[in-house]
Amino acid sequence: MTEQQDRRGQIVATAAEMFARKGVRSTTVREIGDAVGILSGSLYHYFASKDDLVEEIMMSFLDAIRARYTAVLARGLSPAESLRALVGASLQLAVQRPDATALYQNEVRYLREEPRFAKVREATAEVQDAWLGVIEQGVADGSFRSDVAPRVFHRLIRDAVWLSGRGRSDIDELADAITTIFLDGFAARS
Amino acid sequence: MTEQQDRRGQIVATAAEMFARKGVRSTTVREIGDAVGILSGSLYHYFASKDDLVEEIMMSFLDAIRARYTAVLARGLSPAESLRALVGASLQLAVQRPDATALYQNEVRYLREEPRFAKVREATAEVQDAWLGVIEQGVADGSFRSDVAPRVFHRLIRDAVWLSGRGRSDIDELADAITTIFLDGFAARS
DNA sequence: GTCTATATTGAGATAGAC
DNA sequence: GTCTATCTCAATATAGAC
Repeated sequence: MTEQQDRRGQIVATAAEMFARKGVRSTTVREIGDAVGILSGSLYHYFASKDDLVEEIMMSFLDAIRARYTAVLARGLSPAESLRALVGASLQLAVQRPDATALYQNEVRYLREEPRFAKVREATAEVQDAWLGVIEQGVADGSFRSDVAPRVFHRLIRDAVWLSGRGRSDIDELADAITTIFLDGFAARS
Repeated sequence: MTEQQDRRGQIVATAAEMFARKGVRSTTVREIGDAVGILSGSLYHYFASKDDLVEEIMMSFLDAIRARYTAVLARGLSPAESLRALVGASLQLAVQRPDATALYQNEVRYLREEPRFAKVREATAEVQDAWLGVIEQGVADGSFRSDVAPRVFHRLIRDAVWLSGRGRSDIDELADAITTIFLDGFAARS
């Protein structure tokens, strides 16, 4: 399944790994070609530009996030349960697709720079709204604190999820750690 | 003090702002020269290379962090109090020097890539040890949970501090939010 | 200390043969 | 579908006049 893939898929996978590790700008099309075993010019048989390659990787990742989040929200859980489910869904994805996850985390600036990535920005806004909706719901029904702004809490837990998910395999443990800390705190109970 | 600065200082400040906003690689020496009002070649009268400029910004920031953390640790507070003090000290710095803070956060990859930034890596390791020491102490004396690994907790709170500090002015409120959430959790008390 | 002018390198991308 | 060969542009950096 991961072996024997067609060349196009091989290019996408290789590029994703390199982009994640060294950054988009620091990864040249020549290096991608070398890693795949063809010359850089041949890449343009599959992709019209380096940016197209980046966008394809990002959008397939964002589509996967949106699908998972939609499924979570459709379950109609309580805010705390939804939050935990969003954390779990995100971490699963982070483990399944560590390259795209790192890319997503690292390249926000690069993606915001270029006006051509409007689709990516739009999708990230949707993803953010999923989190914010759940948080605001919890504040409204009294299960979450009202003395910490939802936007602030969202940023904290979002960064925690995507940053710590990278490269780990014990997702359940990590999902527990994050929900425990963010909901109950790190201080020992008295 | 910030007006009337000498040209060298002006270059450093301008470059820091641009590096923070657009990233190091995406900021050209020509753009820096333009922003300062001289030609790019003239920058080399002050700095031997673009990387030297980056390193100077980073190291002065890291030196400031180390000084603050050392002062915090010297006070001999309890782990929870020390943690709160580290959060506060970091956020103060993040507000005072938002550009260097963003640079520090965003360019870890760039800095790790280039072998010439060994000094930067060394300093960041020291900074990390300050956090880890406090956390481990708290776990050891029972004031912090032992079911979440110190390394994991460190990453979560470190990212929260540096990422959320950017560009804000209400540091005390934010320091409260972060210590509240990380120590007591976001869930409402029953 | 800043400019003019340019060297040098490296990048993304293309044309056309095979 | 891949290669050879090359274009074009942009970036860092340098040399030397003023």
